[in-house]
Amino acid sequence: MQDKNISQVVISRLPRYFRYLGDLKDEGFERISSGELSKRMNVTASQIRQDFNHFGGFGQQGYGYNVNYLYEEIGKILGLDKRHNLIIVGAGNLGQALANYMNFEKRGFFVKGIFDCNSEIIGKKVRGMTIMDTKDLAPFIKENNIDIAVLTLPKQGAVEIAKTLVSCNISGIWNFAHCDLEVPDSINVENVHLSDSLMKLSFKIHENEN
Amino acid sequence: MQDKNISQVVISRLPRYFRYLGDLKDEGFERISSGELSKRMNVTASQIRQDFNHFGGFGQQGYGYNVNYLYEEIGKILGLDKRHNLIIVGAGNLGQALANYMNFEKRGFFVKGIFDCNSEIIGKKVRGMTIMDTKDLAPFIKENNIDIAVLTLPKQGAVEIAKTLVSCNISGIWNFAHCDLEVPDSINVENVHLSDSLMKLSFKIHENEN
DNA sequence: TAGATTGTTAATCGATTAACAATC
DNA sequence: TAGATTGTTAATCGATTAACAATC
Repeated sequence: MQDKNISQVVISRLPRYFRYLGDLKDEGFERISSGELSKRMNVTASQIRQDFNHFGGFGQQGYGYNVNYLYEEIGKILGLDKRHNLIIVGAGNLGQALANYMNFEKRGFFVKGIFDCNSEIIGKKVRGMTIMDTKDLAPFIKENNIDIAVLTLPKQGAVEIAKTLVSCNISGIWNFAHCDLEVPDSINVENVHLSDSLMKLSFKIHENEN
Repeated sequence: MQDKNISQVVISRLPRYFRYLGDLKDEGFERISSGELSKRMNVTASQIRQDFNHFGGFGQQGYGYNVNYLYEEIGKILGLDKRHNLIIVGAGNLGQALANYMNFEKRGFFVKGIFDCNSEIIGKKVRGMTIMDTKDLAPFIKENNIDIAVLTLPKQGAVEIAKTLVSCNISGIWNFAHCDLEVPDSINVENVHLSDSLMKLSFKIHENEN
């Protein structure tokens, strides 16, 4: 189904397509042309067709794309037909918020455990789960088929924990720590640098000031 | 100091430079060459020099860049020398986490208020602030010189609130809602689509599977 | 069949990298 | 001065857009 080596920039557009197709589905659309979709999404129809064609032909000449089919296929490309078991490492404000934010389950992402290294909060409960000690991370990952670790802790801790995760051969790291992690190529890292994002906003605000 | 129309891709790299320069500063470096920095950051030295030169010459031939000076200058470019007053709209898990996450203050971002439309939580306290009714948003923005609104609410609500914010002529919107906002060009939007990010990670995990 | 719209190739545009003259 | 390294121009690479033949 999938071409080898899809460029990063194409990948980063897929979730947005998925989101718009979900909306179209909810609104009762059965088919959509690249032209109509391009108007909705503010991108060129050319780009839409090019992007979709990286993964094979989803459309039909003279008709366009079937909304349901396209939605399903992009979901599969994104791996949303698979189940993922997550753990959250770092039970601070953000970690707890993500643990409680359970729209992820709808897409197949299940939080199986939450960890912290602070003995004052270890043992407390978050969303029915007892906060565990990060010392016990490695066996938990193996026993519970964890494939994604969410890092919501300070950067010093994150670098440490990343080493453990590498040794556990975790599939993916969703990194909210304010640092870049050095891991082997076989381990996938997706960074969410909130402070970087806020700085970008600040830049834009002041860009046209002087 | 600033060229007109810096490309998005350059802007998005600035916070990362800022982060690395902060680290270098903390480690006691006084100067750094584009070559050394390129090794640390895993980008080409050419790119570093090109990027910095969009904003004028920060370096000196034969010497390199002064770490402190460069750090300060990039901070100014990012608007971090200015004070920003924020409000958080949506006092759910994520909103409360961001309200409590006060590393932002260090960079000049001050949370001045938190709002929600749910009458059950209006009046409760988060980090010493009483949760206010979103109905009272507009006057609060004007009276408190709010320039950034953080949207941490469901998409239906976000679209509504965005209209209000536009009418208040807010400078920036930091949007965590799972939708794109349609606002005039004069209003800067920075999106943080967490579910998009998680989907990208999922894609990478399954990319080389079959 | 005629009209619509895709899939795909070719042209354009922009971003990255390489190279080197300027200069500290 | 000689060495190092920037600032900047030129070459390359990749991504976007335009165009159109294929086809439903």
